[in-house]
Amino acid sequence: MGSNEHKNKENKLVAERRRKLDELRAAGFGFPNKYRRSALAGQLHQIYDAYSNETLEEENIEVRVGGRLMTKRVMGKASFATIQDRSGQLQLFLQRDSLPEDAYKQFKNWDLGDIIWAKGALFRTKTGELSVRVDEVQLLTKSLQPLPEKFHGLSDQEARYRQRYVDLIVNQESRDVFVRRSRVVQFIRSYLDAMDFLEVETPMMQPIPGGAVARPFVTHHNALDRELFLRIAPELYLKRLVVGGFERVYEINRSFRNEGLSTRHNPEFTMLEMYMAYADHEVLIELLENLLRTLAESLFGDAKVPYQGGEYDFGQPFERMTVEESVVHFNKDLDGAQLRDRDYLVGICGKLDIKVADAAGSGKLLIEVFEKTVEGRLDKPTFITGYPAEVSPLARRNSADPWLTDRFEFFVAGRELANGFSELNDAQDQAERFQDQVAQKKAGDQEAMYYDADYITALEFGMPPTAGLGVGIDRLVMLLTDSASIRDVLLFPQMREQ
RNA sequence: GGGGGUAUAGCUCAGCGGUAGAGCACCGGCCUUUUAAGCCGAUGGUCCCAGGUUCAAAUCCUGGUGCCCCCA
Repeated sequence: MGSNEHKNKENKLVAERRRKLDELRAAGFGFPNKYRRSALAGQLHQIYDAYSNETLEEENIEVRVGGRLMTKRVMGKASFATIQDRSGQLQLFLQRDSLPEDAYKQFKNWDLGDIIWAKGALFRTKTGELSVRVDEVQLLTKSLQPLPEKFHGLSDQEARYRQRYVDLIVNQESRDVFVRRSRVVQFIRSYLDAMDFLEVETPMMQPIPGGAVARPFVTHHNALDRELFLRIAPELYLKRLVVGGFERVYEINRSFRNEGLSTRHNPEFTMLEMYMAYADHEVLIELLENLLRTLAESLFGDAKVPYQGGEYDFGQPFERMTVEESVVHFNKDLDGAQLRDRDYLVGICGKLDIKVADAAGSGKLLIEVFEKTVEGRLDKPTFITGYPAEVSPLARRNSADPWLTDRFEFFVAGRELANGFSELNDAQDQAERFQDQVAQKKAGDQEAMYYDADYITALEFGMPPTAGLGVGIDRLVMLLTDSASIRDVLLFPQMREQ
């Protein structure tokens, strides 16, 4: 924060802690790093919470623990303190007469937030709490900044995002979210690894941004003296790898889109993208449904996901509808037979207050109507299929109905979580679709795709029939952690300059 | 982009025209099984920023900024 200097100058709490550190230094304190731990708080509770005090006293279990000093209750010549390590919290009991000369006096001078180390035997207090009867104690790191209040923690949203380290220190719920996020990603990795998928990393800095319809961030490489784009998707590189013979690949990593900030959008976000040769979109629909079901089971047991007051049952077979079916379903007055008629759709868009671009064909308009009237109402886990080719420039056309592609999206709680399709592996068709996109771009659509000649060359070498799937990991984690905002599942969400 | 909410001590918040408050934290004192420990005492503020109204503005008005929520 730019105001740190100003604040520190005025903040007597920080000044007081600096004064204490100066005194410690003068007495030889040097941020010692030789103290080791023999146990973690959580482990000790797990093992010894079942032990009676008598058993604990008999066995005389000596532990060395370390962590951040979170509470301190000084009662004259004896004190209780709580330390927090990565696994949880543990109470320490310190008595003046059981500690080396002056150690107790020093302890009384330490502050909440200091990192300390202690050694002693486990016992249980009168009220039954597992504790360490400390016989040796050491300050490891002096904390200069005061922690938020112990009872309410840090509840100011802005501070929680801007100073996530403080949020993580004091808010268990926040730690839980990010632990769960890690578990979700771990689950997905092991699921795909077990199916012989290969995890790969492809360029984030791309000469031609592709694989999605979005505005990219632009940067400049000095030595090459050329413009580069932060990727909006890894798609085209992953499919190059399928051409290369890696028949099952996936990547879980960041993409970047130059869009606004909202509770559902962060400029950098994490996607899973996977490609599976000798498969089609139906295979991936099945794979995704099973993946999400087993993931939900692993987290909730019964696969019922609680979210924002509702409950989403991932145990039941997911709903399925085509785009056209869903538009009619949620707009009973519309004529399903005319949903590919541009003039008809222009009329509908007028009523719905949707702007119609000159270059937009019926497929584009149909999707606009879908997004406006259907998406938000797809509450239960639902696959939507039958997306128009016009809005799916990388997807394979449906053999029986070439106006459509073999594409699906997955929705739950009114939000799109995943997008997949049978990949277009006809190099000539792909070249034409790129040309259409370039025409759209020229017509003013800044989000339209570029022509990627090398990708076409790759396809010309021949890509096996392949299906691909992208899953928004942040949104998935939002759902699985009951988080209302994407910022709650990003450790360091993008914020405006203060 | 539009609308609503919010911004006061390090933290959590009250105050809503008339001398800036509480709890926690911090500082001093007491206290050898506490756990939001307790008791006594003290310190701590650019009331987000800039204008305006008024004898008087944290409070009312206008504009701006950050954050939160809703809508496009």
